[in-house]
Amino acid sequence: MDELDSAIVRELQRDARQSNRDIARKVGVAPSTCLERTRLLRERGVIRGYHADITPSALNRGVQALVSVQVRPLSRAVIDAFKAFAHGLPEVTAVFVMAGNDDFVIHVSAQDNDRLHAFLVDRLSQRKEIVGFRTSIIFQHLAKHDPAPLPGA
Amino acid sequence: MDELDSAIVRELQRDARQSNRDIARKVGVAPSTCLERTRLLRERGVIRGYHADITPSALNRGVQALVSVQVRPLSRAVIDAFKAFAHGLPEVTAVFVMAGNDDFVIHVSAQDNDRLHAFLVDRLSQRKEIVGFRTSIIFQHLAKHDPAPLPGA
DNA sequence: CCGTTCTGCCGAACAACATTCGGTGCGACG
DNA sequence: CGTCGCACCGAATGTTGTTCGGCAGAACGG
Repeated sequence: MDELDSAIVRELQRDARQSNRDIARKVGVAPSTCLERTRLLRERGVIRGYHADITPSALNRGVQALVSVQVRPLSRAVIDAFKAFAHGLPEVTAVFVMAGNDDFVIHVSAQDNDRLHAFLVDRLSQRKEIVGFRTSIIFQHLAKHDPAPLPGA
Repeated sequence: MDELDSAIVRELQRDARQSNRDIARKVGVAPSTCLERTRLLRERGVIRGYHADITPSALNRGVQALVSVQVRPLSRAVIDAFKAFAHGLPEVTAVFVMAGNDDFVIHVSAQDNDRLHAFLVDRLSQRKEIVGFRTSIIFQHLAKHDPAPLPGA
């Protein structure tokens, strides 16, 4: 993970669909070198994939929420089972396993408030390991797909 | 946004770096048609960009947290200012503007616990509009970059 | 200090690709 | 029934991905 790798990663974070030749030119190496580096980054697991960022409303997901969930008992079996369950639900776009008061935070998106409510009541609250959950609506979601490097790194 | 558009979007969510020809073959149209559709999806803002998904530890971001923040007064000026401030910090990878008890939830990632703590104390808590915040460490973060379509959609 | 080995990079070659554009079929509309 | 407009197609062309042989410099050992 030298400076060249970082530069390639940065470019691919910024725009994953630009040509390998463009990236090579920007980072200052031959296209063949850049391609080999990228292949190795993928192989090493540094690059996990390339994904299009889609407007949620275009996917009929105009309403989003964060749901804090507490489960009991706090055993590995229960945690893994709930994690897998949540991750498998189509309305769920992310699962955070947490330390602190809440055991999970689930990022959920639905077509409208009615369907969000139905999801919470019909799917989530069915699970017997849940001893409590709190839902907070998301007004706005600003994601940083191209984060600036950390100061002291 | 017909069935063909959805299929193209699905493919680009799954793998944004596959060739236009491959996508065209999978969705069953000519490459030129597929390219034109993709161009329009971008132009309409449905596709917001293409980004590489990078392992956080490779970016020196091994520790992640969700920080719930309350600010006062709850005016547009204060909310917009804090939102811009948070979004500009390099440790911040996402900002959620919320309804409910918390006004913001901030997704933060740092190199280690020390730097996370330093960030919270030196950067975040400096802001005078903050009247309270609560930090929860993230043990695990499962994101779904290729969500299954919603049932009733 | 020299020879060997190894590693990473380069540039050329070729197959695959993106992109453009004129043509065509089909449904809508008058 | 004729005409218009729209979406798609396929061929053409310049560009790109990908492979591979070779080369230079570092690392190592004698």
